[in-house]
Amino acid sequence: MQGMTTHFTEGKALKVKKEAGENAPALSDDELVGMSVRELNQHLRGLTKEDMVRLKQRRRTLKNRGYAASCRIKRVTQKEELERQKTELQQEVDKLARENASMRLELDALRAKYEALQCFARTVTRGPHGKVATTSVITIVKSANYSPSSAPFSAPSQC
Amino acid sequence: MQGMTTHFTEGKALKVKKEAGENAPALSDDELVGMSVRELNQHLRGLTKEDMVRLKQRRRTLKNRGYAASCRIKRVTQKEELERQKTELQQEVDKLARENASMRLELDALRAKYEALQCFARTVTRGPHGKVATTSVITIVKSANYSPSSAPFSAPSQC
DNA sequence: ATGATAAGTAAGCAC
DNA sequence: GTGCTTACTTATCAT
Repeated sequence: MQGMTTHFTEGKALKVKKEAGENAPALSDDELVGMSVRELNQHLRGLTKEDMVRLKQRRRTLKNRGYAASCRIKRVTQKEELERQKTELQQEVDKLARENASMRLELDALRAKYEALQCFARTVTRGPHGKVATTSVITIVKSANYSPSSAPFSAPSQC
Repeated sequence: MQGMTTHFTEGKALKVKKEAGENAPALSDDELVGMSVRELNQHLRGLTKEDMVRLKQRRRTLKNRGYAASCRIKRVTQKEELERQKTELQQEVDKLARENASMRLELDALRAKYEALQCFARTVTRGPHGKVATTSVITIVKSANYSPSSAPFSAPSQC
């Protein structure tokens, strides 16, 4: 049953009888559904109690058809929105992961350089020149090792 | 119209006539819908052509009712799945962002320590001890500055 | 009354 | 024929 279309056809058939009384100009679905309540009441003049109920019911059904359509559209829209947000989040994850990896590299490189420099500093400070400022170097090294890095290959090189 | 229930009622009413011929034990919806085609054909024996069509149509309608229900469940399930994935991704974003921030801090701290040590090394290498290994220090410094860090406050301190 | 939604029905498509 | 999906109708709930 294509429902309303069928009903509408029946409606017109019934209205042919009424048109003998010159009352109903055969409202289209769009007209009926777009009508204000006041406009509707004017079209209701001179109709059988039964036909009034019938017309109001047809209007209600047409409205419901529209509501159902909105409902479906809303459902689809929300789903698309969810998928869009998902894509967006995925891109953000990728971006952060890349940043993360490159920072990790940078960090490891800097650690290596730091330790190289540290070795150099030790070389210079011990040796024939006496123990100039050795304490300072030790302090710096300790605070450098404080970092809670998870890198498994950053064990301080023994130099 | 509650549809099938109504139709079923009609069906029973019609079948009362048939029961005079002792043929139809009034199939329930569940029985009819769960029946195999072969079983169905057995129940079709001795029915009017019209009643055969009616029964098969009722079966089809019942099946459709089930399909519609599955369809709705699937729709809801998929939506929930999307939301779950969204939540999961959001958590991953948060985690990566936190890792990122802490690494950035660590990196900045290490840069500061590196430069402090660098200053110290310069202090030691120039001064009264002659120009021991100055070239080496310069080399290390240059490679350290290569890092493409975006930190705006890591400009090499002049010491 | 109006709008929204769940369940059911029929049409249409794909296999 | 079976299963799925869409549009529509109806019932129902909330405003």
